[in-house]
Amino acid sequence: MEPASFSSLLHDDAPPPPAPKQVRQRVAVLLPMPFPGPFDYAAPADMPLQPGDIVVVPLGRRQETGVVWESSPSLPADFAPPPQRSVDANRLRPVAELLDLPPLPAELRHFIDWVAAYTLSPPGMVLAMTLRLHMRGVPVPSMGWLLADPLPATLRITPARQKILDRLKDGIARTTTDLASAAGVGPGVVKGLADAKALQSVKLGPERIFAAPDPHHNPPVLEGEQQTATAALRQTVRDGGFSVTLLEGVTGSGKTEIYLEAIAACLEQGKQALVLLPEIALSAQWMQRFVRRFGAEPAVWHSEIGQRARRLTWHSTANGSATVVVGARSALFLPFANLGLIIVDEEHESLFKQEEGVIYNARDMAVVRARLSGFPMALVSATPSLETLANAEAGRYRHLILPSRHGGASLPDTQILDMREHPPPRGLFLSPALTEELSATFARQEQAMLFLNRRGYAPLTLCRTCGHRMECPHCTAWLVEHRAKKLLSCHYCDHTEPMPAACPTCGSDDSLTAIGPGIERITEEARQLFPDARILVMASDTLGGPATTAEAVAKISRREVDLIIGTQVVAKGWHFPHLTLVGIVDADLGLGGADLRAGERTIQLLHQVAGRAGRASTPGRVLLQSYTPMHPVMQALVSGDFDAFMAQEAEQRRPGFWPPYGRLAALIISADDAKEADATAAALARVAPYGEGIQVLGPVPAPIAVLRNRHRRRLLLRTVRTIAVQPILRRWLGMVKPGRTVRIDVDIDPISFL
DNA sequence: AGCACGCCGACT
DNA sequence: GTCGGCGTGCTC
Repeated sequence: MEPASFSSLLHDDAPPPPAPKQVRQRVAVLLPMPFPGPFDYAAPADMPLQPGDIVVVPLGRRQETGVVWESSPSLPADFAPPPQRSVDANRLRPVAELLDLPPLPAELRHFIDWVAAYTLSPPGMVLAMTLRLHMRGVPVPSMGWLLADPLPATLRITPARQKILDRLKDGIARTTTDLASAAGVGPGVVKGLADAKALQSVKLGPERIFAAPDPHHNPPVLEGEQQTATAALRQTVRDGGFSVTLLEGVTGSGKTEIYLEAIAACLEQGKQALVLLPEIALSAQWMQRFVRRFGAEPAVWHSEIGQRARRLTWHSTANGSATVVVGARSALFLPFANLGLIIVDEEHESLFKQEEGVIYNARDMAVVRARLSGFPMALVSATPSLETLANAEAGRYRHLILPSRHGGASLPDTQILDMREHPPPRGLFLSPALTEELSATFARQEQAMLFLNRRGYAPLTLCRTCGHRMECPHCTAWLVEHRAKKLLSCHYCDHTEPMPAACPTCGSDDSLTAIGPGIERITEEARQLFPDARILVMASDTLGGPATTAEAVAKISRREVDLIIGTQVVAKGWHFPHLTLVGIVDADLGLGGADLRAGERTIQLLHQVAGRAGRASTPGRVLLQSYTPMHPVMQALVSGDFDAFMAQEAEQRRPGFWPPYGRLAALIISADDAKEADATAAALARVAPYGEGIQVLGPVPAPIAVLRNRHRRRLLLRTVRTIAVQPILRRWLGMVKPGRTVRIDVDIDPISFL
């Protein structure tokens, strides 16, 4: 959770390791593969190799790209993976090639080792997150064209050729395709000019692709608290050195403007800045703000960018020409040449947690990266996580608070609709009290939003005759009806099946009944109530890509929509100036499970959704439909006293040493066969660690006991803050050999308990 | 992670 | 009699 408190593990001033006996020219090469550590190779005499160099090496009968690694990681012995015995010198194969790429900086290599040790992952798998070149063998820079100097004396000039030549007069090299499309001619014209020796080919560096964001382009006019916070943050960036600042402020308080100034300060220092956002694909509005401030777009990194853009950003990050990168969590592993600032926006978001492969929290690892490299970073949120608040309170993070919305907009007025007093009509889900407010809002020509964090039509389909529930054949989960597609689908795996006409168990016709609402069902209800309202549905499965999302948002801004019905995606920092009413269809959803963070997560989500209302001059209103109106989460949303709620939440966690007052690690044991999973779980339990401040809970079946046909059991290790879980886990896992089909996943600082 | 080698079913 | 299924095992 708070890796910054691991100062004792960082070994800033570790003594140099004893020099190993020199055996020929041995170099360690870390490969992006799940080996326990680097492999040793022989360095050819004519190939000077330094740690960080990106090389091609033979592995078995293929060639792989890897990185020359230090043989001695500067981590404490019990935190680092156990050393491997080195292979005989006569088995060493020579490094095949040294690639013409910037070497990975020592800070990044150290970071990779640190993350591997912290998450108990093979270091190669962490390296893979940096080295994801997605290309066979050598990354070839693309070729571009410049005007030949001198131009051939006898060159036939045609109109098409002239256009090309005009384009190249600025002396900037371009690719064939770029050149042809810019000039509006076919690529053959470029080819013809090249054949006529009128063009010279050059290696096209990516540095020409990214226009540099200009810190002086359009500085904002800031006042009051905004200005104070900006000045403080700018000064922190100028001072340099490691620090964490928590920038807390409600929606509309100007957090983004302020951290853009921190980025400006970073650019003024000639350093690169990284902004981590939970889901970059949905942030067209964020991009507009950035361009308004800096006059150019940042480089973008997320899972859905194309191969070309990915490669370009990677190389531009490595050579320093991309000065600002905005990205999802994996951007943290880009090979920045000169990183000087990280901003983690919406730091409380669970999307920063990667749940597969290397299981890590990008927010926490961002703190580690800043610490290892010695530069400042900022965590930004309207509803900071308890971990972050605890760090701020303990003085480890500086806390900047922006108490008000700027531009005169007031916070929305939040009220609970007690569903026991105002029940919806039978079989429906919107209380009359809410629908009246919706009517009134439409009558005033204002926009409204209904929020329900549940995709599809209904979460459960059951047979009225025999009680059969439609369940996923591969998971312990109900199938969700998607009526528009006439499908039942599992939201935990990719299973879908057509909606059956009759009950598969008893064969009764027309007895399958939808139980509970999903967003489609709310849409149906709203259409019946407000046939004239223009409704827009926003859900991750209906929005498609970033382009359609941007268009949907634009339609809302142009007032072409009266009612937005959405899931979680509507919570993301959108600015909807005409939205004045937000109805939370099921405020209690999410409080059900026995999840450690259920309350915290619910209040963060609902607060964020509520923040969509009333951002311009019109005050907003939020109505929470709840069957538990006295729940502390509901009360806190009404009072707006987020601090008091978090303080209370903290007090509940303190006595049992739950995070942030203790450390957690989950072991997830999964197997094709339930007995195998049980056997390994039991074997682990038999040799569970014990001692003062150490506790093991479980094993228990995971809440989703079967996922993708894998039977899952969980164990939870909990320690007090002063005891690191990694050495304990290493010893523990070393004592048990899982069955051949059994896998044990380690989740340090778990967020999801499914 | 790949990519081999290695032993048991349906085809030219 | 072969082609090929993917189960274990190795790669410096």
